[in-house]
Amino acid sequence: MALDQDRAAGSLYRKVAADLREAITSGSFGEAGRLPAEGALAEQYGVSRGTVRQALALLRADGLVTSRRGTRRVVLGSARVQSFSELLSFTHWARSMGEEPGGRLESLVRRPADAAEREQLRLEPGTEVYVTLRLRTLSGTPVMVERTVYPPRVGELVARLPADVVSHTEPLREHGILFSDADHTIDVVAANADDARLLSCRRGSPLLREKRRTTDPTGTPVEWSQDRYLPGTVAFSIHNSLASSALSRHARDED
Amino acid sequence: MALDQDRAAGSLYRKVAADLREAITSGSFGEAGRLPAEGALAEQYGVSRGTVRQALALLRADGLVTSRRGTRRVVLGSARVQSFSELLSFTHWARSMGEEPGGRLESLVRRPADAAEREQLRLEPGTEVYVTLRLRTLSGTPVMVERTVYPPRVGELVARLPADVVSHTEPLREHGILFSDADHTIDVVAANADDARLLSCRRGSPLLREKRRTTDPTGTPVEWSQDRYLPGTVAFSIHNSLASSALSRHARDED
DNA sequence: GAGTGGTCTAGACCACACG
DNA sequence: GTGTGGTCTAGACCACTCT
Repeated sequence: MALDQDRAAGSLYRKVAADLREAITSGSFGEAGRLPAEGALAEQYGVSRGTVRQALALLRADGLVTSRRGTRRVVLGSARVQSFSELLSFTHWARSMGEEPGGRLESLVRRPADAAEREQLRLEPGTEVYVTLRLRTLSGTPVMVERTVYPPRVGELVARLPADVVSHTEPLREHGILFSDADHTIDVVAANADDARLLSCRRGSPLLREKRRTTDPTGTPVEWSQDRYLPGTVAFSIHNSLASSALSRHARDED
Repeated sequence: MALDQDRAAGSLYRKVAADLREAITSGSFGEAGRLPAEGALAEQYGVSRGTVRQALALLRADGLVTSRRGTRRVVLGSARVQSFSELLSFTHWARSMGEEPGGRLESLVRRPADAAEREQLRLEPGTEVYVTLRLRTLSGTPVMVERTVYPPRVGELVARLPADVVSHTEPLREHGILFSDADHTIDVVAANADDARLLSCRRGSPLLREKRRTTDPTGTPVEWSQDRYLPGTVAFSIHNSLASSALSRHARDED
């Protein structure tokens, strides 16, 4: 939960943000009410105005409050933003919903990266990658097929994991592989033979696809994944604003 | 384009951000190179370190650079982030791709809002809404069906527009309706009879759906829209990171 | 005109990465 | 140890909203 994340961190502005987030979510300022002025909050928390502004910037980015010159901030709604790790880890996500995550490794191969993979993972020609195909289940029901391509450094670790291990991000973290940034692309794709077999759907039937490239804190790509969900099982939500927009709509890429 | 947006704004940090964005995109720091230190940039631009940090925060949110304590920022890639208005206006978006946007108003009705609409648009029971159904085309080819629900204040303006007007956001802006924040939800849905007829696809065939609720700078909802795209015509991209994540994945809502 | 958030400055100290 | 970004402070002025 985003609140815990804030509290866990040591910085003052995160604590202020966590507190305000809780106050907003619990309705302390009303449905579409106004927040106290920055100065008032600064005094209340015993911090400088700059620190309050840092806290408020977090809430702004989450879509919890508006902000414009001349008037107090207005409550937009109760945010339902997930932590970054919930977003990257199927296991973590499933558990946060109270579902039991499951999975099965269908295949793991090691082979030279093709052109697209080299570009995504920024690899030299001839570099070998590890490619996994996994079926993901929620409480026993198949919901998603995941194809992930790992660069050698990460793939070697993944290859050593037991085939029945549920979470992959957790063991990777323990081995020093950190996730920091991700680019996601969402579209619709037709099920191929493997998808159809694993998800028990017809070949050619539509799946919601999420392509994701994740990098570590140094900017080095650590995985490139294609997740294909059965329709009706999942949706993606994004908040954006004039002030900050990390979302874009574009003509669909090939592949 | 994001760069123009930055330059147009008067603030110093936006100008710095625009300049850095251009430098990064043109490869001045290399493919995965390092940026100068904040202090060096501050001196170079003749501004304080705080201002440089505001500029860099913009690039960070766009996924252009990493940032972590202890090391210089690293170039992640060339951003392809759209301006907020490109994201909300089909017309603006189409033109930015060099395509000719078209559209046809299929129907416009005025009726009492149902429960879901009242909640989305935060309306009192019994309030009337304006509901439009539009077919959207790119260079003559149908790509999307758009169902939009407007609250009275906005709907009255929309109802007065000529049926053949291409852009709706532009005339609305001229009448003082401003867009500031939006929540998007993306999933897959089966085409109903209207969708099938307008998009020339089979009933039940899959469409990429974007549900969107937009609010003005005061936090008042101004539209609630459901856009349904033919598969293969469009994709959505999002960047996020440990530092800021406005994206979430969740079990699909009903409806 | 009073109050508010947006921008900018100058300086301080700290936590962390890296050689 | 040195350099870097992260956090925090105190103060200033401006642009804007609202009454």
